[in-house]
Amino acid sequence: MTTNLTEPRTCSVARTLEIVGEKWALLAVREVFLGNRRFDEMVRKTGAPRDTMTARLKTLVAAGVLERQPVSAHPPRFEYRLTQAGLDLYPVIISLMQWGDRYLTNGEPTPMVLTHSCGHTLGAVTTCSSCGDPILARDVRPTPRREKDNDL
Amino acid sequence: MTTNLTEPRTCSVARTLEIVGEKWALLAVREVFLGNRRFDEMVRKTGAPRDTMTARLKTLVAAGVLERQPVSAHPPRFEYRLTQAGLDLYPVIISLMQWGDRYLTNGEPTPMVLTHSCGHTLGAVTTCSSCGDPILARDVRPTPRREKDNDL
DNA sequence: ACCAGTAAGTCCGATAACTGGACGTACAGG
DNA sequence: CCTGTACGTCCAGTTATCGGACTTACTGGT
Repeated sequence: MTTNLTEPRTCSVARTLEIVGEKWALLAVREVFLGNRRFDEMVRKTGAPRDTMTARLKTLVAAGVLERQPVSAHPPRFEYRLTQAGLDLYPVIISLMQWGDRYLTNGEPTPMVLTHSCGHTLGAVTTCSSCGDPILARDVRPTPRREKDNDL
Repeated sequence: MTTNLTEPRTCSVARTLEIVGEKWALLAVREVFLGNRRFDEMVRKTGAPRDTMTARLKTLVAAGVLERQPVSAHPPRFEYRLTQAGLDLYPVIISLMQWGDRYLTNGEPTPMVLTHSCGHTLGAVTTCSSCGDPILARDVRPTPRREKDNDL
């Protein structure tokens, strides 16, 4: 019973996907990054069913990715804003977008251009925080850690 | 009819998620990155229903993310391998993992440690390919592009 | 030859999730 | 009073996912 690297693997990718992996969740987050913080806008820009959008926003708020704030009391109006955790999802959005730009544009121009404050069109490179080099899968060695099984 | 920035927004994030956004898809890819290239292994390590795994692998192969290769003809056995497009999903996996490590570990150690070839534990930073600075959402200005609508 | 085991799926009935649209409520503006 | 907008909820129909049993094709032992 010592080879207990649990069988459905415990993994941060899986945990993250439990929150942002449901349909429409990341598109809602994308819209907030693009400045569309209101329910109806998100519905329109993503194409998600209102019902589903409601459910996703609830999950995202509960998970601490978004905050729901009233912006007007008297026509009761709300905004969804990114928390720090939400802002930290930017690399996820960017890398998904980058991949789509690379492999799914079918020769046509990319649907959206991002301009970085340095003045150039944004290209994202995921780098190692220690050495600064771009991260390639073959340069990374994974070591699963034992579950804290109650072995005193 | 000129304000045609299409209503369900055309977007590379959405396009990418159509391929890798279904349940279990990215976990299957994760397993291949971890070296588990066989059907049964992926089922065991992810916990996905066999049925669903079959469907996901078909989609991923059709999309050019994975390749299904026979590794033995006579007990008929197969391996799923990453194509270049698949390898380029590494930043997506890494950034999802990093977020989970940061926000979903509940004080406990991270379930997996990645060691970079530089000798240090991997921390990923998404940087601008032009200036090298870490990318923050507030430093990026998005410009949607007009659909190629058949004007003129 | 027979039995057990493994790999890679397929098949199935039950449950859960998503879908599109109608509807409700609360207000503003004319 | 009537229209319009924002933010949802509700519902019935469709689709997806679930877990487990089953199939096919072998290998290796006894």
